[in-house]
Amino acid sequence: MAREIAKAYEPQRIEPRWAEYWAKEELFKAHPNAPGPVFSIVIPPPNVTGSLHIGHMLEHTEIDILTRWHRMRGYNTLFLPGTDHAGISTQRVVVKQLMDQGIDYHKLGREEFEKRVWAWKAEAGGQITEQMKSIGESCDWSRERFTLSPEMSRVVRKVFVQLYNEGFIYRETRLVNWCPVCLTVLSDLEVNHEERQGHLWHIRYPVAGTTEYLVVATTRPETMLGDTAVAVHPEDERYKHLVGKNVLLPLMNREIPIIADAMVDREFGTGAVKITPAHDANDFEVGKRHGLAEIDVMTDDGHMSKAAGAYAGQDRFEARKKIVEDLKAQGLLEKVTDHAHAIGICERSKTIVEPRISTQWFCRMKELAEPAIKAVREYEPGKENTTQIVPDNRRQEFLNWLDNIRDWTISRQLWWGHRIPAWYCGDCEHIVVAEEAPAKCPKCGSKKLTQDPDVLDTWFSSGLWPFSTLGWPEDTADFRTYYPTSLMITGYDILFFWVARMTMLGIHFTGKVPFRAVYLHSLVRTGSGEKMSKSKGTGLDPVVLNQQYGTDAMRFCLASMAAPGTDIVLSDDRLAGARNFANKIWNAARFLFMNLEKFEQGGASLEELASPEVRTGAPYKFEGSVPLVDQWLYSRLTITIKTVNEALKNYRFHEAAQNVYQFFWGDFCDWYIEWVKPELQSVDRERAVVAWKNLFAAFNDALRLLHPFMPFLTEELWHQLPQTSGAKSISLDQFPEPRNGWADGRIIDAVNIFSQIQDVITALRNIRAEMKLDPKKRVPAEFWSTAQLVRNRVQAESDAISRLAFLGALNISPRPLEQAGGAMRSTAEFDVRIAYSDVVDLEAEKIRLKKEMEGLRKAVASKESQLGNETFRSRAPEKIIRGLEATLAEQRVELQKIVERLGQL
RNA sequence: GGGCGACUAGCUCAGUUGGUUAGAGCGCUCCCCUCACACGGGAGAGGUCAAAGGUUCAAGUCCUUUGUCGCCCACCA
Repeated sequence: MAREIAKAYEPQRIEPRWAEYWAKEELFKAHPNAPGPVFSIVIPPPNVTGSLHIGHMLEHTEIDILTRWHRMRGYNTLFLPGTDHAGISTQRVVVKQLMDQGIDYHKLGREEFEKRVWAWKAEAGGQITEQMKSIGESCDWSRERFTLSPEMSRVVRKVFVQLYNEGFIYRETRLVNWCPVCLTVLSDLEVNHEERQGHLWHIRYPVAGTTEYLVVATTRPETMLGDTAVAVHPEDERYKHLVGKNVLLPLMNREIPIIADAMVDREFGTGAVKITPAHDANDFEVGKRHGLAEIDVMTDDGHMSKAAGAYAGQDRFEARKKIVEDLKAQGLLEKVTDHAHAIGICERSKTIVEPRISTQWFCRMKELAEPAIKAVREYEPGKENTTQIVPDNRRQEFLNWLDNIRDWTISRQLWWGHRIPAWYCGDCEHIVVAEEAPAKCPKCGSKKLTQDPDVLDTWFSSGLWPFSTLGWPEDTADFRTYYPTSLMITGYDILFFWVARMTMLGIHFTGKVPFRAVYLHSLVRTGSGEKMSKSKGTGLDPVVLNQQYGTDAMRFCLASMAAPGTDIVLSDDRLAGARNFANKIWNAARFLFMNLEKFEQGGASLEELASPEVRTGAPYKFEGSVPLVDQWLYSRLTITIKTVNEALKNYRFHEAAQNVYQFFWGDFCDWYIEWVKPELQSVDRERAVVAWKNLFAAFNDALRLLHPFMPFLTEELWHQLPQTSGAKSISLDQFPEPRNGWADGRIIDAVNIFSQIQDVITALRNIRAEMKLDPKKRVPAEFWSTAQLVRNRVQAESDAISRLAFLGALNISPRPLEQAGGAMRSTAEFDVRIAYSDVVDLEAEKIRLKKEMEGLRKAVASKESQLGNETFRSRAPEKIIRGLEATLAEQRVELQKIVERLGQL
């Protein structure tokens, strides 16, 4: 069995094959009736027109790690993929594209436009899913969903109609957030508030029939054209005499009343407020209270309307300038002051949002929020129908938002989306809300019905995602088995947009929480701390990085930094580190294969290695006992497996990844492989077989342990090793289990004893390095310890010690030989010395020892004083006191040794 | 205006319920291309845990204040 293996890991050569294999073989197809506990997760559907960005990469890596981990542990696993039609974003993209071709989408007409978007979807919509396949996400592609498919549409209509009939959904005219670029209403969440440096213009309004002025202050002078009153506080002495009189609205020459309203803040500005009910939320309320007219002075695209008189047709900001100039010319501008204030910005177009009066569809939320609040607030592990939110501070945010929830504006003036299932009768003005288009008006029988032109907010359909994708409202096997889903992993930036809505709608329609847990992952930031963004050019393209470093390296890198609650800063250094790790694994495998060949040439059968025992048993014994190094490695493996399981359970990806890294590189490669090398070559056949079996079994475990993090590399190597599981893929093989036969005490002993041997070797290497000995020069060394047990251990491992510390001979004794000089190292339990006095730099040695002595003196002194403290002795736990005493005793011995040594020098 | 988070080695970050001399990766210094790997091996240096108080036998860890930075929410013209 000759193996051709490249010296360095080349992910580009490995990945495409397995990506294709996984997607084609339907290895990850879910079977609702399969045995085992259930793990189900639906993907946060990325925008259908989008491409994979770094945030997806992190999110999908986390999802895929947990999915593969559960699958390998025997769970009935579903990872459902899909995409979102993303109303505004997609429409904007296509509109812009048409514009570039010189086409005005309005002229195209709705039907044709929709066709164009579907065509664009057909062309570009596959990109992100193709990318997901190419990076090997272990989804069930047979269950892929799209939020605007006919099936999803039926669900949306059913939900809308029910909410309408239940009185949650209603239609109303009120002041809404309007984007003059997107030409649609926006929900509160789609408006971001930004602090901007603006001005406060103080304008004189002449009081009718007097020579007096009433000065009002405003940040948006252009809205004055729509003023229908000026308000002052009812108890404001300055203005009491004016209430009931009129002012003459400058520029418009219209008389408007001076009214009194308690909403006015006497301290702010001049204490007199212009009231523009059609353009300000507060004013709208005041207008309602006082029965004022609402004059809309703007058009839907941000220009001044006919109602703006002479300013009609001007852009809103042009008009502002012009109005200020005109006021100034007329001597009506008293002053202008600087004023910082928050303004609403459209999340998509980044333009300034206009408050505007409009008739829209809304959804009453208060009542829907209550069960969601309960489900999250009352979460306890294992408690039915509650949802855990991780990290915990997000849970507080979530609850605060729901506690103060306001009605949701669900209609959008777009063409791309779920059309609102409401029809208006042309004869009697009756509104019909129904799942299917009605033939005639149920009230007057008229056939002149027209459907509402608007569509629903994108988040309305994605809010149904966890159950609409599983076949609801039908009682499907998928729905029964996989709902509620086990987990939702998404970004905290859509906690309110999406997670909150899913929770509310899920509970309302299915009676159950849509997911048992929500893990809100970090954002990936640039080196300077900004959120990575393609539009700003600060984003890293994961596709490019995957090419450059390998998908496994990218995944591992992200995982090793993905801690709950902290954002991630990705760097080339870090990615290179992960790539190096992949290379390390690859080369460890090369080493194994090389030896495997020798092993086979020696006449051994693969069956010997591929026995089931390899997969599940304790390490193989040699001459009736397990070698120390094997005991140690399997102990470390067991500890690592336990730690990884615990870490992944708590979304501590970084901890899991770092432990795996440390085990594989630090323990398995640096120590174990180096240690067993000679045994693998041993002429003693039994010895070689045992060494090989243990090496193989440990490596096999390590591969499976690594697989959720680095699927490609591990799949490739797994297929090259003799296998016994019969699985078609490592991803369907078992995740390694802690070896239960090993009591904790035994594991601790193995680790402690071995680490003492490691200390001996490190001490000897340290001496060599400091003495600048030729690395190829074998030198004699001396080891002494008063403890028989320690001497025996070192004696037992003296071959390995000599080899790894490059010794010529190792003399083990209870006390030092009189005549030997050279450099030495001491611990409380043993001393080692390399007798090579001619190259010892005595001064350097003295400095090192003095430094060490200082450190120890401090440590000893602080422990002595602490142990001498009666309060400490009476209050501290026994365990702590014992530990302290033991360490103190050791340090005293070490200190003593150093003092003596210094005396000799 | 409310609320939240961060501040630990030159850099990027771990450090779960307070407990013995605070860790990792990268970078840095020295040695080594030893037949798996120079994307490597070995040995090191490097931190008064942002500042000041407090609680405690014991504080990187808990409390208060301050500073710097970041985020979320919010209809004061």
